[in-house]
Amino acid sequence: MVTPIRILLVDDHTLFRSGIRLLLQRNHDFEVIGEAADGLEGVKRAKELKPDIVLLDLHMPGLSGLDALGLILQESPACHVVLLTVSEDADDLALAFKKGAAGYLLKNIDADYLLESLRKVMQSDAVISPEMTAKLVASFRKPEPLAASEIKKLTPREGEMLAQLALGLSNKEIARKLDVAESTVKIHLQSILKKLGVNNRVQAAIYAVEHGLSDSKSPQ
Amino acid sequence: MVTPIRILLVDDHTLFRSGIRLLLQRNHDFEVIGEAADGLEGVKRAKELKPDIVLLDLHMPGLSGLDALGLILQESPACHVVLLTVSEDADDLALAFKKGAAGYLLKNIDADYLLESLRKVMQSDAVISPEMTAKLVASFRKPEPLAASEIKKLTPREGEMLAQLALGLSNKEIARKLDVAESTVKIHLQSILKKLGVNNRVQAAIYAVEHGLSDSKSPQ
DNA sequence: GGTCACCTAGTTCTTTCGGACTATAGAGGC
DNA sequence: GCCTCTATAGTCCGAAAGAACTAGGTGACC
Repeated sequence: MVTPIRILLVDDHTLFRSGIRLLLQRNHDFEVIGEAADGLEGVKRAKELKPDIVLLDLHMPGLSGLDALGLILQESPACHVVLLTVSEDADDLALAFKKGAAGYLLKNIDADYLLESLRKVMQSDAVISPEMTAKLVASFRKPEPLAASEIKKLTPREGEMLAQLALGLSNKEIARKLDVAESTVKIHLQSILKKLGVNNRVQAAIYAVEHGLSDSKSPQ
Repeated sequence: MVTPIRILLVDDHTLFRSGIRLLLQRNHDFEVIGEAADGLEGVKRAKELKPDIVLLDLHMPGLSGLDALGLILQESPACHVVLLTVSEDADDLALAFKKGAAGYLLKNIDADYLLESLRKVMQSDAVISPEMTAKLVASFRKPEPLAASEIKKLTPREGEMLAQLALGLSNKEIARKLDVAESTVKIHLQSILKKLGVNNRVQAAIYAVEHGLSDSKSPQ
């Protein structure tokens, strides 16, 4: 018999933990080696037990799942932490992965999917609930449409000016680079500030960077 | 019988197109209504045929898949475009979704997975090959380490100042907000400029935004 | 032919930045 | 005790930014 995958359950709902435990125990390649009812206890037990996978709820009393996630990985970097939650919030998902989660599963998945996902996680694959994939993708799309719909109000010349500004150039430098008078640059920039609804060049530059106008990064 | 899902195949490999066509035709809820051997032809045919789904290769002679993707969606926004490619490049994937792709599948998926994915796409779900999910997740993780290692050179107070600057506040506003004299703000900012190796506040603000110091977005 | 949007350029004025100084005070290391 | 680092605050000055004007030269559209 192969070594079973050792799992720690962290969830404040006792009944839910029991269900998952039964579900996992039915398959002999999984072994639930411990449970915890809140984040703090989860961190402690993870440190003691060194499980292969921690199944972690997001919303718990006391230490939240996201905070626990960070602490667990700090203590045991080799551990795979999979969020198992009802939260369909894309921000939760993004934060979870930023903090190093190995997976983000919704509690409405079916049993087979859970088992399959846990096996994948052990192969260092990342797993995401299908429903969440769409949200994740949406977070990719967000930046663009805004950029397209908002920045397009700018005239071509204003766009060039803003791009230079977003490189951190002064008015004089922009003027030299685009071969116009400094006063011309100032006129364009004033128009840009007005159109973007910002108060100063710093905010305009931030706007440009956040909306993907920074030619500096993407070489093409 | 239900209306079949109408599909356009765009791929420069004739044999591959034939195989996919056979595969899809075996199921009567799919109908391949056209084929194209390069991006430009794909755009043209998509415009004529108005398919439900365009299965699009990434690497093609002439107009690339990514370019074709943009043009197709420009003409027919209702169309679902699914990339079907060998490219495991995370940048390709990110770009594809930025440009509005509905899915990104690798050519090594099995037939059932393809069929299932196409059905999902028609329900406006996004689909991603399991292998690519890990890469996608990795792109989430990247930003952090840089921020931690580089910005930590700043003292805590300098960090606060920079955060305010990255909101686009003037020295006077920062002074009011942090309850210090404007001259104090200027001293800190000078130190920040020196440490970050930048010439002015605009560049410092851009640096902060690009390295994830913008408290503006994450409310918590 | 007139209107409009855009790009250009100038002047004038006030405010803000940015740099160079000086200086005090507390924390922590040696 | 002495030194360094950090945070605080002040003055002074020149450069840069930004706001408010006027105004000429395009090209597109009707």
